[in-house]
Amino acid sequence: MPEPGNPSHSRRSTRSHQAILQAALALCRENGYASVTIEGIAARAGVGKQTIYRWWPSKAAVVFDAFADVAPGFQAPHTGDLTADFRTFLFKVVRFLNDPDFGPCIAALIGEAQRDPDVRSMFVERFAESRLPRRGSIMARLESAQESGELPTSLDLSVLLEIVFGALYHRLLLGSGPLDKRYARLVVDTVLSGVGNASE
Amino acid sequence: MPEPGNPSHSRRSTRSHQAILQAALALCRENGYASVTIEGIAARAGVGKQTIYRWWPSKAAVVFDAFADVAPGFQAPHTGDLTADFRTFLFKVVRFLNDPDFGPCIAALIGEAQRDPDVRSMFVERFAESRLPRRGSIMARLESAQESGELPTSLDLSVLLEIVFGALYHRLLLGSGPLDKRYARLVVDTVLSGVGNASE
Amino acid sequence: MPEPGNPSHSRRSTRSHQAILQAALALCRENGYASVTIEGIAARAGVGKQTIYRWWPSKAAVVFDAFADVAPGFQAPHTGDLTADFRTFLFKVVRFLNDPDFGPCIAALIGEAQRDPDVRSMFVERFAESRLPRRGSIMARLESAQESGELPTSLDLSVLLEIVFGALYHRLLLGSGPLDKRYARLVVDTVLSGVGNASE
Amino acid sequence: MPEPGNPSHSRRSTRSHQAILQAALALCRENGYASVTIEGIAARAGVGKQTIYRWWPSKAAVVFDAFADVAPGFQAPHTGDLTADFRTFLFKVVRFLNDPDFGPCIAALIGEAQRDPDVRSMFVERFAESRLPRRGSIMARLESAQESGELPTSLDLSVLLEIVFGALYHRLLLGSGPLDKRYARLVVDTVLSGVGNASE
DNA sequence: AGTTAAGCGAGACGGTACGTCTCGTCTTACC
DNA sequence: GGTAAGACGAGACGTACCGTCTCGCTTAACT
Repeated sequence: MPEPGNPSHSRRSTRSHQAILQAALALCRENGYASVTIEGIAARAGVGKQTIYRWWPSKAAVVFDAFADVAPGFQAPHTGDLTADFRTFLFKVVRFLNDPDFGPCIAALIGEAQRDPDVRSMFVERFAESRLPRRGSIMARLESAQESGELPTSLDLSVLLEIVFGALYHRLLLGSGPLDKRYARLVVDTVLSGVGNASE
Repeated sequence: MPEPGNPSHSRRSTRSHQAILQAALALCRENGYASVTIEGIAARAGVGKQTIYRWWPSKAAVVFDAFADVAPGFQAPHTGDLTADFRTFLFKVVRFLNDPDFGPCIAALIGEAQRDPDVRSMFVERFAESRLPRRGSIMARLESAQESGELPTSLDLSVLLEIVFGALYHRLLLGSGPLDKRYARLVVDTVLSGVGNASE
Repeated sequence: MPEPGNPSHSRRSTRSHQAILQAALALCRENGYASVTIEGIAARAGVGKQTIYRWWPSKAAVVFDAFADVAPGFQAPHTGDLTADFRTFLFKVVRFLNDPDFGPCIAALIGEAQRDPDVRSMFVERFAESRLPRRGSIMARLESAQESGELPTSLDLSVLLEIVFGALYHRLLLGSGPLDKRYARLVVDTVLSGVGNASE
Repeated sequence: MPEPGNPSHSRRSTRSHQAILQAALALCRENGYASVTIEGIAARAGVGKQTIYRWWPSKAAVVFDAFADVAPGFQAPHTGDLTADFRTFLFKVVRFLNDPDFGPCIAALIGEAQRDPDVRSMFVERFAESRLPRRGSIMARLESAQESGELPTSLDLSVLLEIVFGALYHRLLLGSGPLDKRYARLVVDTVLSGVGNASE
């Protein structure tokens, strides 16, 4: 959407663009995503509604952009101990998801993705993709593990991440239990070592 | 909410009650949860809006009730082979989540749960709880596995199910890949045996 | 529109109805018809917009109703002197059209009638019709004049009134000169006696 | 507004000027004045909106200019019979007002004049003034009638024309009856000879 | 069997936000 | 420097639903 350098967007007002993203983010944090409205964003940003509709297809797209601007990526360490490195990475993710500025917003966007297919693909393509910087660092660590023989080369690493993040999202979305370090450790250990003992 | 036998509800009209649930279900399946409205349900059911508001706190509660009426539970087999039994169970779940009459509706309810805390707790308590019939059968199979030594007794089975269902929900909610038997098998195998080989 | 006794309107809220008409009238007088908006009326009346759209087809219809509620009718005297009686009647009309609470509003409604055919027919049927009370009194006087021989029975009295009121409207709408007693007298005299002298 | 020869306008693009007037006229005739917009004119004329705003104060001014360019004036004959000459003149006016290319447009401009005082004065000064060419010919005929004694010299001819045109406008604006030759004849005869017979 | 109070259908009500439209101004790039 | 193009702030439009409320009507339970 906002593609810097794209000449077809050269007339776009930077001031309005930034004001809209900041307003969206602020409103989302203050009262929760559900209470964010296009009218509210426009009013807060001192901008006409049309200016928002001109550049974004939906409320979710605005919030997502605002959010993508500020959401950090995480570095996965490489100490040589895959399990430890994975745990360290997941602790960061869990801390992020527990941050009241981010967790509820992510949950809400996944919720919105159920109403609007565009949001769904936006979320996957720009946030949850293993190729993207966000998951890129842990992916690199896992690929390195495949090279070093810590993980089988036949393994689909994307699936591995889906299982791990799916477990975190289960608690984020449903509140079925605390989303803490202990849980993160359990998830990593389960995925890497398995829970069965008979068949090993 | 609708508690048969509760004398305070004795005057409740069965006809309206049923008509509302059926209308809600039908509308949800025809145009998707997002386009369901209380007004629409009332019109379709030939019922006053107040009658809905009298007995349900929200749109989601109506749809959830309608949905709970018809959603099947699944039996987990007990052949002695835990991995095989778990796979069999998960195949059924995957088939259910792929059913256009159920999958999108569940996804939408999880989405709605992000807007309405009541829906979130309703979903957990009446659908995703491991004590409930829905997950009860696989829980029983897992407990039996603990008794037989196939699984360590220290294991928190609820967490195990959260990881497994979280993996399925990741694809259900985000469409990050096909929600098929192959994926289900990968999830079961990963959770039971783990993917690491160096540290074992 | 508001037809007292009509059972199909029995649910209509009298309070809202009155509040809307009063708000419309007040706004029209304060800032002129052009600046009246449905939103403004709704806000001023403490009423939902839908309540206005439910009962009136357009802004003009609301203002017209509000206006019709308060616009007075005029009695034409019957002294036996037709010219004098006609003049007296027209003096009242001129005073009415000069009233800042009425004249500009009538002019605006005639203006609106050029944009909306419904307003045009509403204006004619409910305001300018010779059968209506508003023009009824002078019509009765003219008919009496026909019976007494003061006016030829072949005369189309409606046309007569169109000429007279057309002359007044010319000044009301275009401001082509003062809309005063002197002008009213000239109009009456011209219509009754004519301006030519050669052919008489 | 567009004053040829005015040096301050020397940079004005003739091509744009003409295109704007033609576009305004065409749009007005195609869909009616109410649906004409500055944006529409600009798009149709292949012109920037600013170019219109630079040279005209309002939509009405553009349309009026476009309209004044093409509206014909009428010659009043001079046969010696005032009544006949007046009738002939008015027949032409009535035919003009019934022309779908002109009548509705004039009605709309009078309507617009009720919203915008500038339009009102523009209409009077450039269209309905008795000194202007438009009414000049009949004025000359009436003045000649005063000289020949057909009309009293004390008569205010402007008022006479206001009565006559007011009668026509009454039907044009309100549709209170057919705007035809019969009506025109009645108006002329009434104004010249009067309708009363007793008091004469 | 008649009374009475609830649940019921219907839908008007005060609101909020929607997404669209048009306004008149402002900005940019071209010629 | 005037122009075509069109983004911008503003704000009304008419619609859709919300959740509340008041109507009479129906109906079951309790005199």
